[in-house]
Amino acid sequence: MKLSKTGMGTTKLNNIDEMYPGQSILLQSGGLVQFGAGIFAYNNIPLLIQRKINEIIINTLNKHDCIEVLLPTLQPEKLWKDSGRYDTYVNEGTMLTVDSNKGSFCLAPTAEEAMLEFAREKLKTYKNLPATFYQIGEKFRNEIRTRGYLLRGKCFPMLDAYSFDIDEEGMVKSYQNLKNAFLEIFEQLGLPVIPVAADNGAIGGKKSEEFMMISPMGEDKILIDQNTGIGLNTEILEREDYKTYLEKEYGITDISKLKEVRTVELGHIFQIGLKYSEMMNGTFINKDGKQSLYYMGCYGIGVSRTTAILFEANVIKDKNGVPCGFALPKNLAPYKLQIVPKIEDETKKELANKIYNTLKENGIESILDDRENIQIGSKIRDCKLLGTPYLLVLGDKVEGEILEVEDIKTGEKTKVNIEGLINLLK
RNA sequence: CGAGGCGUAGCGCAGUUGGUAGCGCGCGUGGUUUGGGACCAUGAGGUCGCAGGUUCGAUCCCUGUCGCCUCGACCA
Repeated sequence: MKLSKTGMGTTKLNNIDEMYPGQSILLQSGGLVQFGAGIFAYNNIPLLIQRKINEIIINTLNKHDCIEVLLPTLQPEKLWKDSGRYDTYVNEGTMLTVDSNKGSFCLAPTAEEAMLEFAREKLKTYKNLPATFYQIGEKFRNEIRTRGYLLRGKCFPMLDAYSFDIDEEGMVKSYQNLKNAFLEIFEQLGLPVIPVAADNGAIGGKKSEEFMMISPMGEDKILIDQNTGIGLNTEILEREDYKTYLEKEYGITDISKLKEVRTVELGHIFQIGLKYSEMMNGTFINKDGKQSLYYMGCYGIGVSRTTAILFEANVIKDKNGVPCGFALPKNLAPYKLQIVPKIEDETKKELANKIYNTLKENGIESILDDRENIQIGSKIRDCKLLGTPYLLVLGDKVEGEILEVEDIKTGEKTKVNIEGLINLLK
């Protein structure tokens, strides 16, 4: 990417939001553009990071034998009336509806109904089960109150997966499979999450767990056993049977020993059981040739929220401890390197182009800072706004083709030739 | 919806005890600079969120309204 064409850069940061510094920087530097409360546009770099997250989710779920599909976001209202959730979601104002002279529709806030409708046509016998379908798609929720920029928006991409099994035992197995997949996904993203006991809320079902990352930006509080790592969302204490439930499912007997911490919920998984199958007559033919109801599980990851947290988690600070940009992890950064040549020096400019092209030929995307009339110091600073993990300055100090690459996160500098650079960035 | 706060140039902010506006950054042009946000000169850019009211006159005072942010109920 050639920087002069993006309109990004040369931003002096001021008054950074202390609570969400990363997203505040993205807004000031043009990475995000706000259109309204909880409604945002993505510029190139956040978009590509989000796409990378999608890629990791897809690869991991595929590895765990899940099948990717895509359901419509615009759904006939009948679907929601049949399941009985129309009133709940519309009355509390969460679900947006579209009325036209050709019928009434819902903008899907989640897709249990649609997925059951979809699966019913495909999973007709026990021979098709167990099966897990998933999609990554835009969801719409007219949140009563949005919060933390991308952390709680009105429209956002979400991964939602749904498992179908012949019995409860199978459902628990599928649930465990997805739980493992989720843990692998967050591990690849470098985001430490803890699965904790949670309330099922409007989704329903008997058991659920949330994937929580400890962070002051979060809106949830969990209680966690620091020795075992087992925890629970404090909202579960509102359940009447919480004592027996926690003891039976998690072996937690004394909550007074647990430590309370604030967390962000990045994912949530549910054992739903028969709820939607019963309401919508979701059945398959069992071994005995009889109609039998699916046991369902459902599983979600907030993709935009994860994107936001990924930026927040990789914020870097200047000498004075003030947030000044990002150093994105090498395996996730869409652009690995920013090349800053001394633009008046034809030799350096040529060298920069050569490196840029060579990297491209090797499948490594970088940012070539080809902007004219901007001081080299400014460009070096801009690198941090763009989040590239490495910086290469081609100025007077460079002799021949011995390059000095800087690791933005550590500040460490390494001398390499072009071959070495390719190996470093790969 | 309950409680608080804020809407003034692309971004971040001043300001006018009522006489229609400034600063920093960014942007254009000319020049001097050039390895961790240089400087000089010059220019473009605002019906001060919107609508009423008070007034000779409102960006400022009053009323209403819309938008945005934070805390609560809801959730990935």
